[in-house]
Amino acid sequence: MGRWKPDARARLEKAALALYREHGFAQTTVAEIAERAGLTERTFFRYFTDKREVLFSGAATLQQQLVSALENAPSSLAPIDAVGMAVEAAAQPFERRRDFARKRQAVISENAELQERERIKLASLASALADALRRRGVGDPAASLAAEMGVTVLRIAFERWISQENDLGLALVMRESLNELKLVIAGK
Amino acid sequence: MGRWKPDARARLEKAALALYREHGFAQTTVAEIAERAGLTERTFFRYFTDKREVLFSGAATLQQQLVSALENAPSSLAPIDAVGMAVEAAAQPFERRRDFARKRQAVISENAELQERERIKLASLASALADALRRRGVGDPAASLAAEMGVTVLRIAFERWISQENDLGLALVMRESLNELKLVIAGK
DNA sequence: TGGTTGATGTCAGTTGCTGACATAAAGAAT
DNA sequence: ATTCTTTATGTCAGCAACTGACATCAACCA
Repeated sequence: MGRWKPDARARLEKAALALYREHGFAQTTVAEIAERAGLTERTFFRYFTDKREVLFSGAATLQQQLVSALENAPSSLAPIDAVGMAVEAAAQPFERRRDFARKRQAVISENAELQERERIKLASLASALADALRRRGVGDPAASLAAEMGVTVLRIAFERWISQENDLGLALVMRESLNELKLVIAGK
Repeated sequence: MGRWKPDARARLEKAALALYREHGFAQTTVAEIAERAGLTERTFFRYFTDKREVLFSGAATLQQQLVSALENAPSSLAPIDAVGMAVEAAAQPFERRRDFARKRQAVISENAELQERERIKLASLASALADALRRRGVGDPAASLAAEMGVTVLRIAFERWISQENDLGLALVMRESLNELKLVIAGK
């Protein structure tokens, strides 16, 4: 038995998402989140650098998975297809959590500050992917461009997956989106 | 003769950029900006919604130019090439202001909050471009994808243009970047 | 002449966020 | 068993971003 209830971080995340959904992001104060989690405001800021970050703890994991999937892709693949593989592989942990993803995304889509944070996380993803591509010997600006394409596909596929009613898997939507992208760029 | 010195907005922008360059974004207070511009903090917030926005007043103009260039592109063009044309056309007002662009971009690249704001402005650009493409009869997700490609090219070309020493025009760098993108997506 | 308008100022208040220091239980060292 | 150290949390004071309400006053208008 610890001195404190366990999993402070998870409690803060849960309380925050709940309150953001109940009253909106702007109307929720950090003090309220902390109180619901049985902690103080100061402790919140020890776990999260700011009020937005509490919704983005998954980003680091996603980034690691993307990068390691890319590192494991066959070196024979063209950059864009290696990225495609990585993006598909990284979809897997989401497949069972569409409900959570929907709730979270609904909050984000109603607040500009949260969208800013989401975009910068995606930019960081792209930058990590570009680095991984360069380690595969891909030059510039091809590495940046392929990485950006991957992240764009990831984001747009994620949106489609969340908003659809049927049960198409995220990985499948990712693959289809990348194919559509290829068609668009080919000038079709 | 007005009651106040003219061009309060421009004075605030100039003071802000200067101070951000001198002391950094985070270390500059809005009160300092306002003081240098001969105004009060409250007035700053009447012109700009927040401390970041003062660096992004050009975004709206750029968006209008991009959209109208896209609207004027020949309807025979494939979506991606119409977007390419628009992006090249929108480069023109920058060609003579590389020095200003560099100073501004140096400030942005040193601060995460400013990068967030920049990303969301680019997202808004993409969304406006996608709308314009839909008005041209382009379906989804092709419209979103082509728009995102355009903005990616715009951003990466802008970076390259700013960091290079020689005098290649921005429009030219844009065109080259789009061509590289086409190669990458084609799997080369 | 007097009323209205519009850009600015004044002021008080909330909230995000930070630094410095305090506390107390768990576990390690003696 | 006692003391020491570590660590997660709490307390408190303070700055700065941002907002709402109201005041001012030159310029313009009827």
